[in-house]
Amino acid sequence: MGHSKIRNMEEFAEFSGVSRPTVSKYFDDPNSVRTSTRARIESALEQCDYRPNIFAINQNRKLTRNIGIVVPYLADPFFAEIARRIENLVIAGGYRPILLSSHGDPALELENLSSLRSIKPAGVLLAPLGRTSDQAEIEKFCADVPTINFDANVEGVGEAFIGHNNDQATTVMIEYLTRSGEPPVFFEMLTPPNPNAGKRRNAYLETMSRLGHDPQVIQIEGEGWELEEIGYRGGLQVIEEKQLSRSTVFCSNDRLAIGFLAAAFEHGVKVGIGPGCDMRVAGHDNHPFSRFTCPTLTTISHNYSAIAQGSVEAVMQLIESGERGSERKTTLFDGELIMRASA
Amino acid sequence: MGHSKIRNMEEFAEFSGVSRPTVSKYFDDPNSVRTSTRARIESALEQCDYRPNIFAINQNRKLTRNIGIVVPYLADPFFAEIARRIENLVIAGGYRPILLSSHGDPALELENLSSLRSIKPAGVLLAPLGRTSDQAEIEKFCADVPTINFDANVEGVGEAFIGHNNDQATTVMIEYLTRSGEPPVFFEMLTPPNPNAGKRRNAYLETMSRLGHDPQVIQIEGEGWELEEIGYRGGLQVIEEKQLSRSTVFCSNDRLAIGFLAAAFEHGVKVGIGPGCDMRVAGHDNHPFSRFTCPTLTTISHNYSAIAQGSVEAVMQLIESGERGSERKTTLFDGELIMRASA
DNA sequence: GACAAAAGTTTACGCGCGTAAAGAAACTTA
DNA sequence: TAAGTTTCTTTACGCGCGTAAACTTTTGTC
Repeated sequence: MGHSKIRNMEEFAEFSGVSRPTVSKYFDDPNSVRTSTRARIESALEQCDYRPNIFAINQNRKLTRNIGIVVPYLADPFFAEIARRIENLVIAGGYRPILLSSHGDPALELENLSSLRSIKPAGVLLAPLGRTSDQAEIEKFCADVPTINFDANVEGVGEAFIGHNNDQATTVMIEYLTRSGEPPVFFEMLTPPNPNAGKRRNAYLETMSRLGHDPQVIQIEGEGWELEEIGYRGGLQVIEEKQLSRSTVFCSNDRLAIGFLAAAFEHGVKVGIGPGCDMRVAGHDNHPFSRFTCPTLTTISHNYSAIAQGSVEAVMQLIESGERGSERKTTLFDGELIMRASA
Repeated sequence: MGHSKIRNMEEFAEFSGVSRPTVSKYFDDPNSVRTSTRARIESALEQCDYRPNIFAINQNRKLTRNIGIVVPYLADPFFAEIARRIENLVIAGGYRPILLSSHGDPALELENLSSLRSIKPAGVLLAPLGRTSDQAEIEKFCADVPTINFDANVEGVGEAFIGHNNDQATTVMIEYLTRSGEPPVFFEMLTPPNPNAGKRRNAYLETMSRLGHDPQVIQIEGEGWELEEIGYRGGLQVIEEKQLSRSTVFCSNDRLAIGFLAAAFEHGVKVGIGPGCDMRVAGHDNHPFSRFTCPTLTTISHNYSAIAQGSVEAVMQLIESGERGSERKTTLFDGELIMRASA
């Protein structure tokens, strides 16, 4: 009930019949007080929805319970999905997630880190832009704030890296495509915004060489994060100019593949694995929309849940142990082949 | 330069040779101090990157410069896109955006508002879940915090509503479909998560009646925000059971349409406006991916920029005027027909 | 029932800043 | 140059909470 407005912890302590330091202790950790006093506090809480002032808390605590999450481009459903999972795990771990998107802009990425710094976060989960990031500034940040690097590995950033095993995933896909038909041509951006692209290209070249096939890499020009658009334009060009040495295409990521599929469709090129198909197209990432493309997209999934959980566990361990500066560990989770209709 | 570490405003004031209250005034508004002292402060700032403690600031200021943004489901690229635009405008207006997603969960929606309340935001931009929201609790929040309602209009929520003109948009699409072929069947969810759906259905029924055509509404069962999946399952059912009285389908939103297209593709039903096509499919929203479906999706676009700008301007005016409780205004922006290949 | 350990109370200080009041200093205008 | 205005300095208090210290009460154990 309204029960006269409680303005601060002092008044709430009086109302609940418990001393203020004990109430403070309770809010820091409800298990740190005796069961009986916990019950008194919680019964008082039900009568007068008081919540401690978060600014006052954070001003005085050495360690806030904020965990910053920075992703390069939130309008990309891939990052939205991974961010969603991370947020939930952070909340479950008793921390407060603060999600920031760099919107593809290196300046905003630094601005986000600067914002986070002034919030004194206990830890930060950073998926950097990659190639365009101001690496020196990011490293300065990481020196001050316990940071875990995820998704895009930038050497020297963060205390550890958790991400997707691009080598394994790329190899699996190439082997699948080869066994089920023929080895693929690799389709990517010339200047990809994300560092995973480079790993995938190298893995493609190595695996093709190992299997004894000639590689072909097609690199499309284009800047920024409008990947479907870039894939679409590239697809048009590839088809019109008949650049493919084989009729199986392995796109560096699903968003490029989605654009490629649109281009193929527009040109009446029938994509799929069945009889009567002109071309096979595969992607990489298991993008949330890849189940609904026409045809549905054969791709390789990140182990979303393992990456999210691994990242959150890593940052929490970093926070709770207080260890810093030990050797930077890299943890990679294998991808899983998702066989659908397109290849 | 490092110049010994400045720990607080006191030390920075001493370092810059200006008194602390004046420094405080400067950080509140750099224009409120004389040009010469402003220069002294800023030259000192360059030598020792000091930034006031944000918690201490917000604890003491009556009005923080935070603006909360709450969207129902950030993994939906539509909301990611509108959130991105709003964030940029908020930053440009000199405020700090705090973006929260309810992840489709009414409990989390309340939790988000509760988090925001403890952050004492100057204002909040709220796109509510709608049907599943706890409206009474939301209204309590709005009574305490200056709130603007956007995207999904829930009567009584916020000081004003800014959104999309569903009536006009629906009418435009029906008229286009009718002139270019035949009037559409309406395809939607039986229990849609978003209140815009109801407006669209009503607009469909009214317009069909006005034009003298028999309406047909197909309602698919399903809960939650996996709209492509629901549209896909509904599409399969509609096609297999031949439920359509006409061969033109107007989906309540683009995500359902994307699922529907996948179902049609799977059944070999050729969707498009050209000769030899079996069916036309249109959507609503101009979802970021609707340009890349196969075929590309004919749809109606929200006026994204106007809605984002209108919302941000409204909340800023609310903040700066301090006016509350005046009549709740509703501002609707017309949609724009986007003619593509699917209808 | 005695006694150590655990948990609570009381008291007090400090975090970094906003802000008010009173007076000093710097500008503006004539 | 004098008067009025603006801006700055000095001083002081308070925001809401974390936390330390010293002391008192409750709890669990034998």
